[in-house]
Amino acid sequence: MNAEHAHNVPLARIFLSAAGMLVDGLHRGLTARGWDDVRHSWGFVMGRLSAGPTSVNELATFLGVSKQAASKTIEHMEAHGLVHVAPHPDDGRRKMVDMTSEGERFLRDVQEIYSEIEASWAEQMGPGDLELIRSSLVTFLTDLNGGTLPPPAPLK
Amino acid sequence: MNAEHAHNVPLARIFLSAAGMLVDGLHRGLTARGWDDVRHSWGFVMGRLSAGPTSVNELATFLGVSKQAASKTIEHMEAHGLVHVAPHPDDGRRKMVDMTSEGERFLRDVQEIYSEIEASWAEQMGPGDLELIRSSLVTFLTDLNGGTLPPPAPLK
DNA sequence: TCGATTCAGTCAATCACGTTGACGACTCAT
DNA sequence: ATGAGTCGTCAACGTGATTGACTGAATCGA
Repeated sequence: MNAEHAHNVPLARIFLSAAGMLVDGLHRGLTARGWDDVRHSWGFVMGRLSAGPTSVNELATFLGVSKQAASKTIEHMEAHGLVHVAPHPDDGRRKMVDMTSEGERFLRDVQEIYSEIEASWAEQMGPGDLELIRSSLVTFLTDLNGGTLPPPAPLK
Repeated sequence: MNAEHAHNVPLARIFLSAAGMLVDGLHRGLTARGWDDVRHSWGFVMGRLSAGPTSVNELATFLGVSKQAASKTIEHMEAHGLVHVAPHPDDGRRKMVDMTSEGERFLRDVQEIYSEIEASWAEQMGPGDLELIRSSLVTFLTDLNGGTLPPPAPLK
């Protein structure tokens, strides 16, 4: 007698549930591979860094948080050996963040785990459906946000 | 030169982006209607209460948090006049939480705002697509979780 | 019926993680 | 050169979660 019918569950709840399952699965996989004490934003940071080095500020807007918060995250990740911070060669104000080789290993693990989870989802949902969801949401959200995918939920 | 292509954006990021947009929209709508100082979990709590009164514990598992955390949320909402707490008639341990009339008004506003947002999303994505996303995700997640929709992202 | 156990909820301490505001270092246009 | 704007940090703080210890109520077995 579960009174929750598909048509009236708010999308926000659905998306948060789905994200929760995925992030949980990721962290289970990471601990299984020996990655301990991993914060949930690290995966997103590494994803961004895979496109090349960035400044603290860019990372902050990418994550949708203040630059102070981003700075702390970087500091934490650096202490764990995943990223490397160096002064920008031409602009003395900036610090450029990029991956260490340990970070690359971490990113590879994250991507593998996500691939496994998403593959099993695709299998159970019908493979076309999941890709439809992904592509239509990405294009819609990117469009809605003016060219870039909006940052992951601030959830104030 | 945005290197983010639809097919390789991890689902977790997409869902969190989407949820963020929705929750942001909700809170903008709420402040526009005079609801101030609203926490993001309140909407979910009211959604649950619309199915009838619940105990603190049930609410905790529904939200995916500890009962202490749920207790504080209830306390906060009660202070804002949205819910009413009464001892369970037959079981002296329990406290039953239900909506006040102010809470019903709040819930109505939440639902209206979500409806507006979702309607505009549906319009832009193609109305069938959004409903497909909703229903396939709900059934899939519910199934995956063993009969109930998993709680909204713990995001530890 | 009584004792042990389990269950609901709270109290207290703590932690994770974000915020704002003030600030110094640097860049850049004028 | 100077004044404005940008990048990142420091410090103080708030919110919302956690864990662990606890109280009181219910339940269950002998």
